[in-house]
Amino acid sequence: MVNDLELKRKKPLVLEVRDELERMILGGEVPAGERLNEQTLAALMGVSRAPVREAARSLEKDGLVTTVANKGVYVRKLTLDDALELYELRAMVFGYLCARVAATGDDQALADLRASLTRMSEAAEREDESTYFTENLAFHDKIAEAADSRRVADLYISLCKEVRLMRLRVLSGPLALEVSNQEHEAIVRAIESGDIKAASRAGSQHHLNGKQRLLGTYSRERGAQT
Amino acid sequence: MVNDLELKRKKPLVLEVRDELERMILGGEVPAGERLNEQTLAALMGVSRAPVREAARSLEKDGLVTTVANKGVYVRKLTLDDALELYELRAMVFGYLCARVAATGDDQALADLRASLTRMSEAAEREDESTYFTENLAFHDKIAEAADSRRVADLYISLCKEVRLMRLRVLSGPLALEVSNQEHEAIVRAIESGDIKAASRAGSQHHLNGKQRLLGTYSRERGAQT
DNA sequence: CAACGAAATAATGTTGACAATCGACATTTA
DNA sequence: TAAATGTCGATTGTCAACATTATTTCGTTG
Repeated sequence: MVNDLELKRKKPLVLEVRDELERMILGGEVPAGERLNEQTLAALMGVSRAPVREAARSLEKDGLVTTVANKGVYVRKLTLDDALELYELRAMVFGYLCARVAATGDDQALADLRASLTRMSEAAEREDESTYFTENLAFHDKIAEAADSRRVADLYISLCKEVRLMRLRVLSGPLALEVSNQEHEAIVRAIESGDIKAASRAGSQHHLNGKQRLLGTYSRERGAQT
Repeated sequence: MVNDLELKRKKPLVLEVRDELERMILGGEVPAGERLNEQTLAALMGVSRAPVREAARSLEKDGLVTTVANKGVYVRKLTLDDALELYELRAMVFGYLCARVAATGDDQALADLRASLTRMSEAAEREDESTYFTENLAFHDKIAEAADSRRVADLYISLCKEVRLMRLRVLSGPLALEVSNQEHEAIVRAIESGDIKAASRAGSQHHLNGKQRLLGTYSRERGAQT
């Protein structure tokens, strides 16, 4: 009973289309820089062009596509510099969110974070990168929600999606998972202790480290190629 | 001569509508929380509902309105807490932008900033709040552009518009203008000297001070009322 | 008289058709 | 031959009509 999305839909149509497009983009089915043809997509999903247009505008809000007047919408293509900036911006915003959770977080949210931490730890143990990847996203979302700041949380989630446009796996290998989760551990500890500054630092540092890992990946690739 | 926008328009229609709506909202013609009726606005501007809808989505992207499914779009209403968060977020982002300008800014941009600074100083001298207000917006925009980071600049400009939703004049009285411009001076000096950390601090502090001024305004009002 | 419910109303959501615009290719001309 | 111009095809932009959803109103009923 998950989706009879043709027959009887409960969600607004534009959301269905939006989610489908987002899945196609983040899943890599449509390459970066590709143009999204409105009526082709409309025909493909069996709806009119209007919902497709609206969905595209929604995706533009999240930075996944860019619109050019009278030409169409294109899947956003990120340069390395773009990605590095996104990492820094994300670091700032995430630091802010962690600080807020440390200042105001309730026990239920903290318990959820702990549980998520455990699941990631287990996944890292099993070297189950797929599960770790999913749980990692959920962990960061939880913090965003727990910060009780809709506006900033939405921004952060949006930034995370943008980064995923690059489709690179900086988290690979058992060691990377372990290191990443140690940073998560540090974040939760700082939050639990109510140390606002430490939480901000830990959250910020987590993404700054990710930036370094990204740089490392690239220089390694360049080194291997040349 | 207000609108020949029927006969010859050079800009895309949706942009005309967007700018008009933005003007109405930021100008306070439509109160916060008010619902924007699509066909009323469409009739008012002599266009169809489609451009109005798109314009509304564009405004949503900038956080000026919120859309509720099957109910319509509403002018965003900011609580004091929302505004305070926006000030902090803006402080972070602006600090980042200032740091980037300090690191990479070209001479032309710096000269423009200096010129803007002079104009604000003169406006402050004349106690011309209106001119100062306009030039102040331009000054911040210049820094955003000079940072050479489209994504973050857009975010910052968007945040500034959001703050203007509150329609409060924290900058009033000759002293306030003077103090504000001293902070601008500090920012430009830090940028000119190429001191990245100082530029970040000065830019960030500028908006954090604004936050304090906002708090002062509110507590004063509360004090006067009670 | 209050409360519930159904019809009427008004708004947004969706659709298909038409118009405006852009890029590419063909045609003309110097 | 090459530059400029005109035409064509494809795609987005815009429009008016229809469908669906939410709200309001009013009548019925306990």
